[in-house]
Amino acid sequence: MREAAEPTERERDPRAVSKFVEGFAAQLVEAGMQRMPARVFAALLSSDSGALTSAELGERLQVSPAAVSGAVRYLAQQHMVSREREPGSRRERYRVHSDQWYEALTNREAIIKRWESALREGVTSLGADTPAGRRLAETLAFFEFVDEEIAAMMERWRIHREKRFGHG
Amino acid sequence: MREAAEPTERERDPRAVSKFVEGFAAQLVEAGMQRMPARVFAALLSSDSGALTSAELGERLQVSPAAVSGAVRYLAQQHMVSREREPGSRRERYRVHSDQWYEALTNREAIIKRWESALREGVTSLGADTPAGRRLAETLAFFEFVDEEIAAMMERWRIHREKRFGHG
DNA sequence: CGGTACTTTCAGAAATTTGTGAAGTTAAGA
DNA sequence: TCTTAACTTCACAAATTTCTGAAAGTACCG
Repeated sequence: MREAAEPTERERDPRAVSKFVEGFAAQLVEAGMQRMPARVFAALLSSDSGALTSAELGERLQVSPAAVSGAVRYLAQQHMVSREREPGSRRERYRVHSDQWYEALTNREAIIKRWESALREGVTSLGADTPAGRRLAETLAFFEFVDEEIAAMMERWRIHREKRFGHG
Repeated sequence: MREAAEPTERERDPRAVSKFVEGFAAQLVEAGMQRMPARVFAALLSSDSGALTSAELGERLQVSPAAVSGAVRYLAQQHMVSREREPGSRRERYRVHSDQWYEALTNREAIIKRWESALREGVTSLGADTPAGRRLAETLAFFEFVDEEIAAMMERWRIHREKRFGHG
């Protein structure tokens, strides 16, 4: 219980941190994310360094190394975290780069592209001249529109952030 | 096999329709939606009238009335479909209004608001002056930015659609 | 080349989610 | 008011997902 404050990374009240982690993760789950990736991601977001090792994550979240491994693999695939090899150690470190995960969140590129392609097939096979075909075509047009708009929006965000937070 | 074409709503090749429904639903599931709501929604999208009864949905998707009921309740809560009482019948009809469901899809309003509020708590409890607190504050700023941008984007979509499809 | 410090994979137990049948509820029409 | 078509709710069985411990794989370091 008795520990001197360290200059580099003395985490604050673990209760408060844990409350945030679980609360935020719950909201992510509600939005469709799997539980463990959500918890890991929230834990990283709420760490001072923005990067934690597998062991640290396991301890904070009270889960096995296997669970951490699975969650991190998922997050890395989604480009929401990146892995770093800690030099001079065989330990790995998982990091949130804010610029990187904003993009990941809004991109969903891959998903939207698959929606678009399913819709395109639908238009063809139901017939572009039928009521149903027209509805699908309009939906497709909507996603195409959104695609472009989101790219432009992210450009504006980068500028906005630069101005407000002074980095990019 | 022998059927005269009806003027009002003769659905085309059920194979093709079903293929679209299952394929598109699968993509929605991938994005985090529950299976049955996804299938019901896809079925409505691919119908000529844009509206089907519970019995029609059950037959097309080969599921029980209970399953349809649950799925439809979910979709209605999300404002992705609306219920209509068929006049002169105790039958109900579920409809996709494209304008309504575009809004529902992009709004996610409620979800983003909850994320924002979880982040706000996090900033407070971790301390706005800590590295973690600053990260959360920036994330919060991002969502606030996105909120506004999406509203503007939808306004532009309405105009775009009006021009291209001539309705609103 | 070991030895070892981590990480990943995998089979299976536990928890959760999903869909069904059947009973319950509601309201249209006689 | 009664009958009955239609929707909803509920308890449970089945399917799926999730997480764990243990075994296997990797690659630093001597």
